[in-house]
Amino acid sequence: MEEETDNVEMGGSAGTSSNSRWNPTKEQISTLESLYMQGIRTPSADQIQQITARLRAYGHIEGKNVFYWFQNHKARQRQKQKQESVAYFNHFLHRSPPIFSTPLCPNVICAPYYMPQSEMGFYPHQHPKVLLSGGVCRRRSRTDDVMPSEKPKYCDVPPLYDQQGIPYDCMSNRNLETLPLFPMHPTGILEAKTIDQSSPLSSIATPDIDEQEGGQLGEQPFFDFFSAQRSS
Amino acid sequence: MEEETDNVEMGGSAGTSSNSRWNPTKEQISTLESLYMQGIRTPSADQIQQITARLRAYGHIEGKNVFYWFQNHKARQRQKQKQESVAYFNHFLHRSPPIFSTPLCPNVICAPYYMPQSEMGFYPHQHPKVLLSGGVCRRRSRTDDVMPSEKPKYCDVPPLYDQQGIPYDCMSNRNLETLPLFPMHPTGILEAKTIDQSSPLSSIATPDIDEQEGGQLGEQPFFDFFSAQRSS
DNA sequence: GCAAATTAATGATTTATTCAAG
DNA sequence: CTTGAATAAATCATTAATTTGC
Repeated sequence: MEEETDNVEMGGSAGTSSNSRWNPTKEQISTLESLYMQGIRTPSADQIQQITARLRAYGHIEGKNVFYWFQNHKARQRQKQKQESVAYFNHFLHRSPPIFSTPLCPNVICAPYYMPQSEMGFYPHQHPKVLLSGGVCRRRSRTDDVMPSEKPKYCDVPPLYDQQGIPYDCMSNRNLETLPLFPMHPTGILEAKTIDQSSPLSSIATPDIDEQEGGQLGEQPFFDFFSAQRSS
Repeated sequence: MEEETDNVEMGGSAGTSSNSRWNPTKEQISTLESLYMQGIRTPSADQIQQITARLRAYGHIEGKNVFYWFQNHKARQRQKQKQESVAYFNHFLHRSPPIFSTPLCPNVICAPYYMPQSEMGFYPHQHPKVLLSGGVCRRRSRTDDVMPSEKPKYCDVPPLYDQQGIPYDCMSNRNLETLPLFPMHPTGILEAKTIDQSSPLSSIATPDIDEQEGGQLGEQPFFDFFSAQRSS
């Protein structure tokens, strides 16, 4: 694989033109992996900001890259484990060939090597999953946290759209910006966009940790991210 | 459902405390439905901004609300159709009872009433889907949307995090109590655990984050293996 | 050795599910 | 029981690895 010769610079999309997708540098990746190992799975908006800021030292990077990275890494790690555990079982219970190698009933529609599919505890080392008396397996109800639980919802994840002033590259020919949805005004490309909450920056503070799934402490109420004024 | 007296003011979450979830006003909903009918399904970031701005006239609303609305509406509209078409088939081909009502082979593991599941045209009234010569069914390549398509990629969707300088700290009762992700100084909170694969950065100190998924990260699960530094 | 042709990874989006407020 | 919100799973698409023919 990649030989990594030195480079501490050319790495990600930073060095290059900037177009196209983010290409993480080695440092960025190792930092992210380190955080992942420390337990971070679904970083809150604040965490993402911090991480992003930190990683920016190694090359161009945006919050969404961090977000996606965790999203993908978590999912792929999970599937890797799942498949590994399947292999494990396979090897254990039978011989090497795949389970159900011979269909018992050839004319019936079966899911191929079907494995719990969605959930139903199949991540041996993962959460035990709460097993209800009826045998039903319920997944961690989002609010019930592993810890005593302090905040009902750590809810981070506000999706995209908002991007206030996000510069997203988009160097792409953007001029025409979406046609007028509400052609009331002559057009002008609307300049409203003033949302901008203007935070004094005041430090990156709020490092909060993380949370999530099993997490715990995520305090983050609910705020809507970028939206200007949050309410309450 | 909600009775909504005419309000043009108290409507959504605007009037109320502001806390909790967005509660669209009648005007907002009809506008959204109208847009949906016009073909909008996954509005771009710009479109969301515009729509949001427009709907703001009827009450508090944020970009994410618009985003989620389209997400949910699209999904639910689709499932409604799907189930309708299933009913249609059912009624047509056989009698009324559900398909596969009697398992042909009781001892075999079958996917329950498995329906195309992922894709393969099953939304009769939706887009026709481009049918390639080979009979392969390609789904709307993400770029081609409802409209004639003007942009190769309107690249909207940047997820949350971005929020550049957003100051949400706000009134949250707790002033940042979240600990730093990248503590510069020893926090005292758990010092061991320095997994830190010695990547170049080293500086990051290991905050303790959490863990989650399995609940306890105390013991590193398992992936530990592959994750560290892969390759290279 | 090197560049076109393949294949493996993985960044970015979209769709499906789930949870819970009202 | 409807539906706003959030997360997970499935996909798509682009980049880096590898392989292959010369």
